[in-house]
Amino acid sequence: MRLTEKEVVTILRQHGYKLTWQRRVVIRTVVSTQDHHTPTAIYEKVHQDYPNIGLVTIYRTLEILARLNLICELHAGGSCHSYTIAAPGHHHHLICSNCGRVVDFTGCELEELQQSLSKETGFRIDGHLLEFIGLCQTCQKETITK
Amino acid sequence: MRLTEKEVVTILRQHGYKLTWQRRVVIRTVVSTQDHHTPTAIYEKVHQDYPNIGLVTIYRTLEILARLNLICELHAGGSCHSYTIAAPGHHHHLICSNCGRVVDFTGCELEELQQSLSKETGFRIDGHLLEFIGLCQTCQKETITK
DNA sequence: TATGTAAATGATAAATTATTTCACTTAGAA
DNA sequence: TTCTAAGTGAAATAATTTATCATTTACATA
Repeated sequence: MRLTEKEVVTILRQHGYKLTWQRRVVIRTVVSTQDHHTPTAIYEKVHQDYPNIGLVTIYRTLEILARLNLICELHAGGSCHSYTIAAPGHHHHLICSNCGRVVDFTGCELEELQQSLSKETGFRIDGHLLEFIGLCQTCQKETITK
Repeated sequence: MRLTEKEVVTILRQHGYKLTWQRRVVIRTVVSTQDHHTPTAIYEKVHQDYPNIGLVTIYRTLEILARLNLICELHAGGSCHSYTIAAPGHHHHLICSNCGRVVDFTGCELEELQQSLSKETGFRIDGHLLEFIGLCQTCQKETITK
């Protein structure tokens, strides 16, 4: 399961960050869909209801949330400053290239590969980035009917 | 093995693109190291020897090379418009987060995972992005001695 | 509940990064 | 050598991201 607004807020405060309405609104937006969001997209969405919010605040909030691993940065498909709400634990993403919907999955089992890579190259491997890209069921149907 | 300057040039021409000295210089720069390069980094490097070259040309050339899969875009570590010379066939990258050195590897064996994911989610999966990030041997030593 | 203070915000400016336009140049085929 | 479509650089513009700073606010403490 993905983190809820409440959980994100709690963790944010546990780390000593203040809870402003601006931060709450950004969190709510990211949590509200399974899609990924760029800073500008969030700004435009939020700005409709809260015209006083500044774009800079969106950037700053996303930066904090990303640092605390409460949101995840995506790369395959769309902008590279594109975030989705996180799920606890080690996981990866399956992304729809058409609608931007993101599905989490676990169990990548790359430890063996990582070990042999490390042995062969001498690298100290600290992490990996794994994303699948494709078309979700809905978008497959839409593509067919077009 | 990675593509050579000659191979890249040949494929470029096979696709009907003209070979300008600007393109050759960009290709040469990307091929010359195992690192990844941003458009600006290439521009600054190239501009020393060829002050007449325009930054736009770098962007355009990189775009073409990427479309022809002659160079690969990287995401983990550094800018997201960051490219390294390609190796033929399906492969992935192991990136040093300190010096930017890139090592290719094959054999990710994600087909099984991809199939089960596709079955569970109904996605039609078209591809994946896999990168390992870590420290190469040289940078490990440097970090220790500091 | 009122108050003090560090943290956070928005406005502004500025720096970076990326794209568009267009007149001029050039690679390469004939 | 000539011709022409493709490519280039300069400049303007757009988009994205970061820095600065006076003002505002969350929230701990009294």
